[in-house]
Amino acid sequence: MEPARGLSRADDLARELQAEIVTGRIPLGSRLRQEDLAARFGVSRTPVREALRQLQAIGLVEQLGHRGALVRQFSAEECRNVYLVRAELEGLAAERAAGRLTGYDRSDIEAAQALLRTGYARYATLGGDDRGRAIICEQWSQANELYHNVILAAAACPPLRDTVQSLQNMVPRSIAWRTFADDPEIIPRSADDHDRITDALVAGDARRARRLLHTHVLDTGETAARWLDRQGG
Amino acid sequence: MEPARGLSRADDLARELQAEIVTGRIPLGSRLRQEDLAARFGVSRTPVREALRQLQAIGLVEQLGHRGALVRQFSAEECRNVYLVRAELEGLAAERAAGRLTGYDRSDIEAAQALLRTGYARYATLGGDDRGRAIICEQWSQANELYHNVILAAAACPPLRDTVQSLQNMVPRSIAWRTFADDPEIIPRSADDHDRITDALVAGDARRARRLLHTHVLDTGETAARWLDRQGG
DNA sequence: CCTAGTCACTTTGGATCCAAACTGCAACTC
DNA sequence: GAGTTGCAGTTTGGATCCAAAGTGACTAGG
Repeated sequence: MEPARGLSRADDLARELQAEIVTGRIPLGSRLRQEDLAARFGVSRTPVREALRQLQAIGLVEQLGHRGALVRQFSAEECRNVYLVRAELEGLAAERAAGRLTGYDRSDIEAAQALLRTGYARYATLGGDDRGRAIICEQWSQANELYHNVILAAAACPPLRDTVQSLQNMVPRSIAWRTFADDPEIIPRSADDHDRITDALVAGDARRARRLLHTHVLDTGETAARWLDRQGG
Repeated sequence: MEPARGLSRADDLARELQAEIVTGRIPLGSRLRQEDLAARFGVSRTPVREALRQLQAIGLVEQLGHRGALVRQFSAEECRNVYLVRAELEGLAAERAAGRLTGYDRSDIEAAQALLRTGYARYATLGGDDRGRAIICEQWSQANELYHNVILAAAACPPLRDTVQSLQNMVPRSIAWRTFADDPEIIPRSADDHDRITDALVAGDARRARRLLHTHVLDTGETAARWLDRQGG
């Protein structure tokens, strides 16, 4: 564990913890004891506390006075609401991106698109191997995220990108990709969506790109929310 | 300085500092030395550090390793971008609010609206008293914020509200209300906007409410951005 | 048998201490 | 004269220490 470039230990810990929460390695609702984390990362409690403060500030953990910190839970309703906001913002991003696509952006989008397609192909040729399916789903989920982020970058509006990314971090990735694993139908549907969105983007049809990405994100959110409903009920 | 209800000193400090930055009491670009802040608030450096970490996490200050923290600067371009995102989200909020207005919400909106109107009236009867004008502007700005927040609350979507509020906090209030003081024309214009928006909301015309609030926020942002341009140039 | 009070234990919050990193200046070398 | 190296001063980062708050169990009393 090097001291990292330029940043402090607390920043590293915050990133690390955020990643572990968001990927599901640390489950929602867990208690986070400072002492344990300090021991796990081989540091004293001070940087751990500062990291927890950061996570608290972005709403990922809840600090109970003198009683430890909890990883915040995530309900189906909250999921719907988060995706509602994301849909709106990503729609805006698509609109802006369509209007200002550089050649560089275009190749980025197409590369991400290609990644999704090969992921889909690999998925389609897969049998009943659950373990392999889960891995593919996770990879596909990452490619999916990359695709969305490329569009956000092309929109050339840092606050837009940052806002969406903080919303992305509200939804544990584990939920997103478990959703895929649970309901394989959405992978081909999603692939089609992406095809159409890419078309609209490269064609420069801002209005259509916006509408398509909006409903696509909304659909994704609804699927995730239904999965959460089933889990909870 | 009591220990505050339930929360820790660090949380209090974070709120306090955020308020001072956002109201302009601590100017943008200031250096924040932990020792000074600790002395000012009568605590040790530990809670100050944790508070700074929180502000860093939400992007309000920039931590330079071993060289102190800076209150982040704010450019005209960034201002435009933030308001672009806000416009989109507040438009969505208006759309949702129009569709689900309870009687309670309605009276809230009308109360906020009344506050704005009296603020405007007081402003209109004012002479060349700069000091008084500044105070009125600040109050008017607060009423304005209240009005927007009431709509956000009526939209019944916590992530939407939280996201917009974090965007609101990106723009120092001092900029917003100095803008008003600088260009008095926008106060009556803004009052008209609010009238029309309120009309659309209580009439339940979601589409119109959305469009009106969207352009209203965009206008406000553009005015603020132009003020920043003049300051910078 | 149930309830209230107390006491030990756990865990965080705040203060203090020490080490490391960055700054600026001054002196020295080429 | 310009550039570099070293040193003192300042400020943050991390560790440790102590106090306070919350928890849970055990006991005594009704």
